Order: sequence, then C-alpha cells, then structure tokens
Amino acid sequence: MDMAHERDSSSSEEEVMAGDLRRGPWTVEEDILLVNYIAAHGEGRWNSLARSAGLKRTGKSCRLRWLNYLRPDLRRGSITPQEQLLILELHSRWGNRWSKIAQHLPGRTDNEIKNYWRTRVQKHAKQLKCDVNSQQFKDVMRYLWMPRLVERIQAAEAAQPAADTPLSWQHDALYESPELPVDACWPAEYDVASDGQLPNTSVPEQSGTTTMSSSPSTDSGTGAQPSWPAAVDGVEWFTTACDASSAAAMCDTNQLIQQQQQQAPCQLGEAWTSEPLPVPAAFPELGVTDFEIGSFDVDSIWSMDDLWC
DNA sequence: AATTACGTCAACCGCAAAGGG
DNA sequence: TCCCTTTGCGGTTGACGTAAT
Repeated sequence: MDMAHERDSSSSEEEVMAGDLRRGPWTVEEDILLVNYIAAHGEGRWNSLARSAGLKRTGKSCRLRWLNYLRPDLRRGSITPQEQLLILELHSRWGNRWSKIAQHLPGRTDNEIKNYWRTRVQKHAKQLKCDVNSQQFKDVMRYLWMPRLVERIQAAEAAQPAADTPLSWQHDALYESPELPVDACWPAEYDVASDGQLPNTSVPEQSGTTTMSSSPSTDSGTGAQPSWPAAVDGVEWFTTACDASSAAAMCDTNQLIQQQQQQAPCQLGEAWTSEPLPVPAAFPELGVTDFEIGSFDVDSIWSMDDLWC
C-alpha cells in the first residue's frame, strides 16, 4: 500500500485523486455528506450511495468510514476490562474472527478489536518471546491476565456500582445531548448545533487530526458502561483448563465473573480466586514465577511492566 | 530544544462469499 | 451456469501523537 506516497504527491491541496476518486483521510465535509445522506436514505448499496451523496469515494471507503468511525452507536474510549476479558475469551475461541468477536462487544468495531489485539496482546507475546498462539502465552493469559481482569472488574464494581448506561449513549450525545462531553463520544467538530444540523466547521483536513478521544486519557473516564450482549455462548477457557461441561450457558461478562466465583477451584483453577496463583510449570521458562499481585495501571491491564518488572 | 523510538488507529488492500441478472 | 457487482473480512501500512533520550 502506498498511502504516504499518495499523500506526498498531493500535498499541495491535500486531495488525493485516483482517477476521479479521493483516497486517504476523510475530511469533515465528506463526513457530513455521508452522515447526512445516510440519515436521509439509510445505508447500503455503497457504490451508488457514494455517487448519490456526492462523495468522490469508493463505496468501500464509504462503508468503512461509516462502520468504523461515523456510526452513531459506536462506543468510544479505550477498551474496558470487561471488554478485554471478552476479547481474550472470544479470541481463544474463534481466533482472528474479528467481526464475529465484535458482534459481542456492542459499539466496538472489528477494526478496533483487531488493532487492540495487535498493539496490546501481540506486543506482550513478543515481549515474552513466545508466539501469541502458543500454549505458553495462552497459559499466561489464562492464569495471570484473565484473573487480574476479573479482579479489576470486581474491584471497580465494588467501588462504584455500575450505572447501566445504554449503548446508545454516543448516539444521544451526537443527536440529542450536546451537553455531554463531546470528546468522550464524538469528534468535537461534529458537535450538534442548536438547530440540530451538523456544523460545517473548518478543521484540519486529516481525519487523524480530527480524531476524537482515542487517547487513553479520555477513556472510561466518561463513566459510561456498556450493556452487555445477551448471549456469549460458551466459555472456551473452561474447556481447556477445566472440564468442558462447565462452560455451558455463559451469558455475559458479569455472569462470567459470578460463575468464576461459584465454581469449585478444581474446576476453574485456583487462578480465579484471590489466593496466590498456581503458576503453571511453563512459567518459569518465561521468568514469571515471581509474579505478584501488583497494581495494574488503570488503562492498561496489559502493561507487562506491572507484571514482570 | 531537538531527535528518536514507540504506540495507536484510520484507512487501505486483496481476497472470498453472497447476491442478482 | 456464468459473470458481474456488492459486501464483508482479515491483514497491513503509515501518519500522527507522545514518551524517552
């Protein structure tokens, strides 16, 4: 791919033309065109949509922009511990089936989950000098990270009872509740005017610069909590660490955690308790036998520094 | 203050499946 | 059945921001 090259070649006007089609970062004007068109006509038939909306983009590009960035029901901010737990579990179950995994994380896109996996999880596998698909790494996840996530979730719930904010909160923020912190849910340039119209603001061209709250600092600080999907059917790690029969009928993360607590240790592994963790035999090879339950960074359960250093 | 290294994520690509004529 | 278009998916890239030196 050659985005940089294309951008460089068009730097004078920040427009990248491939034939008659634009490529590269979306401008605010394009976003507004797309949002308004979809609001009026709905989505689908992306190629004709792109033409009808007056966008010099491929249908593919429009679809991607809508699904990964403009869709009003997107959840913004960094991945919560609950979501991390689900991602780990579902990935262990389905592998790189990002879209399938995303279906169980409301408001999250496959792209986002994929990025998360690659930037966080794979990084730590690399640090451990093991393959992300290796049994060693899976053991680390199962016996160290997942239990820590559960603890974090429990601690958070104990400290602050969950407010079951509907997933439409971003939608509300965009279309109905301008008083909400915009950076927590929507790029500021899309702030809704009093007349309900999306403003035609002039902001930096590159979507990267218009990008909202992707930084960890804006994260879960919004206080919004996802409502979890009704059915996450089955829990894979039980099947590998424990008896497969105990994995049935898992419904959501909270149920998941509750079941963790209720299971007999021999079934779930003592890892799920707050007692000292039984470190699998493979861990000494990884140099993690001295693992201690330390404090995790609020925004990065995956900070291996917290674990090993 | 300048430079380098690193992390994040939006956007691209190619491929395959699905749908329709 | 074939062909073309559309849609969806997973992998990859590179711009950009920030931390480290």
